[in-house]
Amino acid sequence: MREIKDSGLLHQYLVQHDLEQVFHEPLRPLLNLYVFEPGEALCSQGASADMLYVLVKGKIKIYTTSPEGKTLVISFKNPPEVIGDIEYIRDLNIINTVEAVSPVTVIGINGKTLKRYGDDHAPLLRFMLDIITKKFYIKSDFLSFNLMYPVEVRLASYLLSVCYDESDEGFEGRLATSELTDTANLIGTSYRHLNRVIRKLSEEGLVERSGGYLHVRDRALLEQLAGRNLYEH
Amino acid sequence: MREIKDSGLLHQYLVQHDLEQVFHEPLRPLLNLYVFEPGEALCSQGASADMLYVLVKGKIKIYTTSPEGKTLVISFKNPPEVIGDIEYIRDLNIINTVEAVSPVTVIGINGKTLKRYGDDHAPLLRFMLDIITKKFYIKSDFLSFNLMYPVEVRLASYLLSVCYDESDEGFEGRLATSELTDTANLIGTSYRHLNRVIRKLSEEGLVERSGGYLHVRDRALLEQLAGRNLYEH
DNA sequence: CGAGATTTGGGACATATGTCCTTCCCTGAT
DNA sequence: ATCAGGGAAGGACATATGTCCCAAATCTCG
Repeated sequence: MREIKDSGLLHQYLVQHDLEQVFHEPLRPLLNLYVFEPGEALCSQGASADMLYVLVKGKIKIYTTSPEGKTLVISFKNPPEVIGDIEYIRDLNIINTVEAVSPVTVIGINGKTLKRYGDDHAPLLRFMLDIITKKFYIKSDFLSFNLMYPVEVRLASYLLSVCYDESDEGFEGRLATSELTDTANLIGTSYRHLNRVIRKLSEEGLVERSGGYLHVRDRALLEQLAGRNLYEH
Repeated sequence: MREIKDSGLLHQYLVQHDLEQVFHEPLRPLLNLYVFEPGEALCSQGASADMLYVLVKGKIKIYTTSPEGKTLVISFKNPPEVIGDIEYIRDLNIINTVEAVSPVTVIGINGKTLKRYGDDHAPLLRFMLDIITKKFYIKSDFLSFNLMYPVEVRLASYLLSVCYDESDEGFEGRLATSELTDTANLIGTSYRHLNRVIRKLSEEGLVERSGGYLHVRDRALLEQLAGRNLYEH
């Protein structure tokens, strides 16, 4: 982690994500800007939580590790997102480990400080409510989906989410095979089983494995298999 | 559903659950008190959400139904709880069906009205944040737990939650077998499989099936099996 | 009390998923 | 080019879970 002392840049991010009302004038001096390298942890499960972060640039991975050492990837997130909100409000130790996937920039503010100066600031509270309810909704969906459908369906859904970006026509739909372990942990299965399912979809012509990537071959069939689309954050 | 026009009783509930600051004077005339019979639905998945309810008495069951007709019980809740908060904030149709288990009393307020008069009221916003983050945390735990542990462990955990009430010494630890279908749906498995697991635990002497109830025989072993306790709301 | 209805439990089989370990394939160092 | 090492894929087997259906138990009402 490195701090960037550049209040101009910080303000630019506030504007970009429409956060000027949320962090109003009295709060501004309390904000800091930090960058994290890919692979670096923003916070670690179990540690005490003293900072609240707002992700303004880059992509993060959120995961949890069970006492037995199993990893479960909760999600990947893009800006704007808040990290540490639950812990901030409920006064808990950090629930999930958060790791930078790409180079990441966050706005950070000390939790105690924020409580002192922002607890009555309605725009901030509304912003947090907005973010948290969105998270909740996604998680709720994710839970039902994982519990109710087999891996095949979850994989189809995940592939569609990862390989297509409606806002970006030319986006190439593929998944690096090196990411398969993460993928397995995300959809809640083992690497082995994921491979088994990929092979099956591959034999049915829905996907193709080549050159270190998994490519979508038949998007329409995949969509039919997925039913509804999950994992869209 | 029946409306109770008794502002004294309503105020008593506000006091009981420490909600006087949350619903301050200007909001009071907008609140109504409703009662629901056991089995009656407070709201139904997919319907439009115009009311926000605060559960002040009784027990509710929250569940969702998949397009294929499968039921997944999300949770059982006791007061104080908020119903429709996510929908209220995100302007969504109702996500889960909520049903009264015992006779239920709720305070209801129209969503649009609340937005108009309460959107800047920090205590209300903080109250919602408190409730929602708690929900989120529970759901997060629930998700990991369901994804990472087999039915046997989930059942052990559930039994411990249902059969013991630390605040009530004399509470009898048992589960009516007629509730087994709900139990199965709650822990995300089939009725059949639940029976299989019960039989196994029964053969091992952890539980006993008799007289239409499932009794805990060996709490210590169950706790060891459960590892950590989930389902504690 | 007894026949049919309803609830509850379980058998048989199929499928989904996990674990362990081996094999294959690539890459970099020598 | 050869070999060691590590990541990636897959075989073999065990376990977990789902589905279908029937049997046993219980209840209901005449």
